[in-house]
Amino acid sequence: MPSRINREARKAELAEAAWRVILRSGVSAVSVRTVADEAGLAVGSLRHVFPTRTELLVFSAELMMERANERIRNLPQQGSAEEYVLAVVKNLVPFTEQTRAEMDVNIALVAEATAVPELKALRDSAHEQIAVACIRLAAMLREEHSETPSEDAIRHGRRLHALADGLALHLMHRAESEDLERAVELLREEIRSIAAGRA
Amino acid sequence: MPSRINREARKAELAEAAWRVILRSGVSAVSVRTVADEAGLAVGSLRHVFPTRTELLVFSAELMMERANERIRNLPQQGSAEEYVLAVVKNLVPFTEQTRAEMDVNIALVAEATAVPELKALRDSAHEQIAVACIRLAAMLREEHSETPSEDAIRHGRRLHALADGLALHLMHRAESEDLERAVELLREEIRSIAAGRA
DNA sequence: CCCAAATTAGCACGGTTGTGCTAGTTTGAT
DNA sequence: ATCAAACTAGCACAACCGTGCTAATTTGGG
Repeated sequence: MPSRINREARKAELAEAAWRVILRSGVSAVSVRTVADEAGLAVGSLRHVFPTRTELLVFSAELMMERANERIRNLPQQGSAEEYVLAVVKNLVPFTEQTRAEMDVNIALVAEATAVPELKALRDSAHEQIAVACIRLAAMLREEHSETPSEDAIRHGRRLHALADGLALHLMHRAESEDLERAVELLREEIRSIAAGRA
Repeated sequence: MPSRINREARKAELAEAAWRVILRSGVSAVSVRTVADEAGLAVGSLRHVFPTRTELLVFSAELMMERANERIRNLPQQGSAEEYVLAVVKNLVPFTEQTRAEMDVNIALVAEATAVPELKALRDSAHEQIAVACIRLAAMLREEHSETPSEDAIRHGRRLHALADGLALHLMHRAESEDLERAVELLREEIRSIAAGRA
C-alpha cells in the first residue's frame, strides 16, 4: 500500500497556504478552492487530506499554536531569570515579521470562531496555556520553588499576560522602531517590578 | 420631495441588524440579504440606503464607535479623579453585556479589515482616539494642567491603555464574577499607582 | 508483473453572494 | 390634482461556495 506523500508534511503545506490566503485576503477568502490554488494543488487533493473547510481551518490554527509553542520551548534558558522571561514574552508580542503574521492569522481565526464553533475550544485552550505560562514565569521571577504558584505569582502573572496582550494589539496598529522600543521597555519594567517584589 | 423615513434612523436600524447577525453567525454571514432579512426589510430597501456591503459594514463600525464615544462622554464627572478614570476605563472593557457585545463586533470588524480595506482607517482612528484619551486621563491623575501632557503622562497613559486592552481580551474568554472583580481591582491598582506618582 | 490501495482530478448539485438594473408604489410640496 | 422625488420590491447575471461523488492515475508490496 503506497504512501507516496508524507501526510503530515502535506497538511502543514496546506495550512501554510491557508495562512498566506488569510494574510492576503482575510479569513473570509479561505475556501477549499482558494487554498488549493495557493498551494498549487487540485481541490481534490486538498479534500483528500481535509474533507471539509472546517477541518482545514482547525488544523491551520492548531499548527500555528504548535509552532509558536515549540519556538518558545526551544528558547535557551541561559542568562538571568529576567532575561529569560523577557525573551519568552517577546515571543507573545508581534516584534518580528514572523510573530506579526502569526498574530494577524490568530485574530482572523478568533473572529471566525463565531462562525466555526470548532475553533472556540482551540482559542480558549491557547489562551489558557499562555495564562498558566505567564503565572509560571512570575513565580520564577519571585524565585518560588513550590509546585503551586503563590497567590502573588498568580496576580502578577495575570497582569503580565494582560500587558503583553494589550501591547500585542497596539503593535498591530503601529510598529515603528520607536514603538517596539517603548513596548520592550514597558515589559522590562514590568518584569523588573515583579522580580523586585520577591519574598 | 417626500422623505417618508428618517434616513439616519433607518441606517442605525440596519447597522444594529448587522451587529446582531455578527453576534449570531460571525461577520462572514453578513450579506445584504441576511441583514435586510434580520431588519425585516427587503433587500432593495437596504440597498437604497447602503448600495454595497462595504458601505453597510463601514457604517456599522462607525456607529458602534460613535455610540461608545458618546456613552463615555456622558459619564458624570463628579467624584474624585480616580473614580472618574476608573469609570471611563470600565467602558473600554467588556464588563457589561452591552460592552461585551460591542467588543465582539469590534473584533469581527477588525478581522474583516483585511478583506475590506475601508475598515482599516476606522480601526486605526478608533485606536488612536482611545490612546490619546488614556494619556489625557493619566495627565488628569497626575494633576497636570498643561495643554500638552508630560512625557510621564504619555508613558503611563500608554501603559493604562495596554492593560485595559489586554484585560478586555481576557474577559472575552472568561468573565465569571470573580474574573470581573479581579480585573477591576487590577485597574484600580494601576490608576492608584499613576496618581501616587504625581509631581 | 499486477493488483489493491493511495492519490489526484474533476464533474455536478443546490445554494449563496454582490451588484446592476428596472419597475412599481408612496408621498408631500406645489 | 399632479408630478417629481423618495422609497420599496424584486429580477437577472455571473461568480463563488461546500460537498457528494465518480473516475483516472500513480505506486509500492507481493
